[in-house]
Amino acid sequence: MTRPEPRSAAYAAGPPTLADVAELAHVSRQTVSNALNNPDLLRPDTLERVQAAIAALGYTPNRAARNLRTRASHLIGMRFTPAQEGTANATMDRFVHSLVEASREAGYHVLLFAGHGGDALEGYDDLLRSTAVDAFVVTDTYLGNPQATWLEERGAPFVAFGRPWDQPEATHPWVDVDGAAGARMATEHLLAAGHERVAWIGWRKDSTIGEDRRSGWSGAMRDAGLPTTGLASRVEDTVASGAQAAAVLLDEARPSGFVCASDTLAMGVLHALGERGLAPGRDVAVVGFDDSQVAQVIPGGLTSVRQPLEQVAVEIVTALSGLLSHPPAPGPNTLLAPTLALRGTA
Amino acid sequence: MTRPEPRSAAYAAGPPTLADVAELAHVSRQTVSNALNNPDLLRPDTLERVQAAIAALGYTPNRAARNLRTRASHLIGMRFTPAQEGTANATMDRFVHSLVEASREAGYHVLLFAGHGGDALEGYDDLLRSTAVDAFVVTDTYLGNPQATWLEERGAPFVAFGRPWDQPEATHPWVDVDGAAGARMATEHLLAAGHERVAWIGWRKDSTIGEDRRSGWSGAMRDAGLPTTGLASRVEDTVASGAQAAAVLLDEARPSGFVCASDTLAMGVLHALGERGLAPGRDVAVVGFDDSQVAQVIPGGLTSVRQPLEQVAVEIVTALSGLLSHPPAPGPNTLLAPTLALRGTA
DNA sequence: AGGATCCGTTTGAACGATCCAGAGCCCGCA
DNA sequence: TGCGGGCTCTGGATCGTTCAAACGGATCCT
Repeated sequence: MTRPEPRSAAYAAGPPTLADVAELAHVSRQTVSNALNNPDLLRPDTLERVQAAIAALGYTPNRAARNLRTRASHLIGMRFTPAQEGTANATMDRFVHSLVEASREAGYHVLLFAGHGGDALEGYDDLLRSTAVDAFVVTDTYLGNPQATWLEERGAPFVAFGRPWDQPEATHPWVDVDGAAGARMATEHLLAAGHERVAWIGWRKDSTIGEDRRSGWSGAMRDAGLPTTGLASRVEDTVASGAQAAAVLLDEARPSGFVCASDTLAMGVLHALGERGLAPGRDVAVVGFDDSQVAQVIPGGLTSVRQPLEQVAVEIVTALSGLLSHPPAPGPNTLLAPTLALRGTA
Repeated sequence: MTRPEPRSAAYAAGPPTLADVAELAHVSRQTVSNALNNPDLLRPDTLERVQAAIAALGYTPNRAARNLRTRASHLIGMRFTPAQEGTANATMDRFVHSLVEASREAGYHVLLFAGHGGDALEGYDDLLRSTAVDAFVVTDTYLGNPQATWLEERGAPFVAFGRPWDQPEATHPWVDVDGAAGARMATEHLLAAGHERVAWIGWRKDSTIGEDRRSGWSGAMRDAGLPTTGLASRVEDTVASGAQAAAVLLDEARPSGFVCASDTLAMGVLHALGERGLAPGRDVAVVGFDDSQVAQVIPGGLTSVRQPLEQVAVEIVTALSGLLSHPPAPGPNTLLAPTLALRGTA
């Protein structure tokens, strides 16, 4: 008698265990385990008997026990950073949902954690060492943040949403959206509509993402043989900054269209236009970036570059599954093309 | 020799375990466990020695093992439903962040799962039976959805964000925001500014939340001795519906102010005003509900009722901690008061 | 002196799953 | 008949932690 009698199902105190199923199906525990994880190892009639027992008891494997034994949690960790108040940055909401959905299909769940103020690495470290998650999705890779480097040094599996701009030595997998292509698409859309003086309002020079998007605008202008001098402005990502930059550009460069690095900045442009009695879309064209709710619901709508976040999530989960398989199979990094959501302002 | 030698730290294959710490500190495993979970059981000098060993090895308890033994995961499950495209509903983002933060302080993490289309209960069931989460936060309690009833029947611990309007028999804990008080605050703000004909645009009658908010408006009007007849409209929660309702009201009831059940509807009102050349805030006042990003960034800004989501999250986690403690200590249900974010439209 | 009580610590078992080695069986082939 | 080999299935060990009970020693009480 090395093991106590499995509880009879009728008097089961807690949820049924694998041993209960085994007893009911007259097989060993291992056979039940195989029925779940390697069904083709069983003879068809045994499999059927086990499955019937599983159904009869309403058995579901205990996650903790499985995690302990397999040293895996089937959880993907992600730091959740909410949109800043007063901006139109709205990628999180859609992306998180897509990630949850894509993870589910791959047998994973998403665990969120907080930045905890100062030390951004603390959350990662805790989860990693307590083996609470199998891998991470790192979303805030802008501005040479240390997460990627740190995780890579530790050998932690992760996939980044965003290219490692500032770390040419980085070799971790990533998925990104081609911001330059998005800005180019927006610019070319305006050029095709007859605009010749298309201005750019983007972020400060230390934002590599901002510079990438800007290059899409300048490239499109150059390819069309149009000048860019005096038509660009680099400011902080706030509505007020966008409005101010637009005001200056309108005075000094007289653009007939604006392409912006964010919907927040585009809202600033709309503000500046409103103050001068200019009608967006008719007098001056405006294109934003991110296709936020703001772009979708303002009267007339704001034309905006839309990131394919659903696809991004799918690619990220695919890459993660590769990383976590045995042996690890790192896939290629993918760069996805955004689309243009056409609305009233362009 | 009942147990194999703990791995020497120098040759440790994986992360250090409790046994490694015990060996280094010359105590038993249980003592290390106590040092972590019940430090006051140890003699100060022993505690110090164990803590030194923990620090020296960089030990963190293995979550899976702890979860298995304690039958708890320290995870809180929540179904993540993204904002609908084309609306200004933006509560999720802020709420999730607050929940993650509040959970962290209580020693919990947040696990997200998806609705998985048709069967909303499936996600709950899986997580519950596999003991993947300790409890749930149920956010979408509108319209008599079955989750609450279902979870209650199963004895699953959960706290709802939202009162069980349609289930008077429900006894589960909940936290909610007083929508009626919010609408009343908005209405009284307009009345104080001299408006006498304040209209309401809300949701269809089957939305109990909508009816609650509406009662705040009608109550404030009644208390001020003002008529409400012909001043209210109930429509779907879309910008177009809001615009159409506003147009009808402007023609037939000539209100000088609008209080809306959502920012989405308020954007519809702004749209209708724009088409008639009326200036929001100067000619006609408008107040929205939820203080979305849209309210924050549109030119001039939209005055809106703001839900104290940070507080809601804290209260929810407090309630959950109570539910999960031994013995369970259900706290009182809490109803929080919203605030009014004053901006250009009122 | 002897017993009860307390404190700090140790010991063995348990949580519920999977890994691993091997046993039993049936088949074919020599 | 004997033997190797594939196919199923079994039993014991194991993952790393906490629970429950027991332990030795000091103190207190009668």
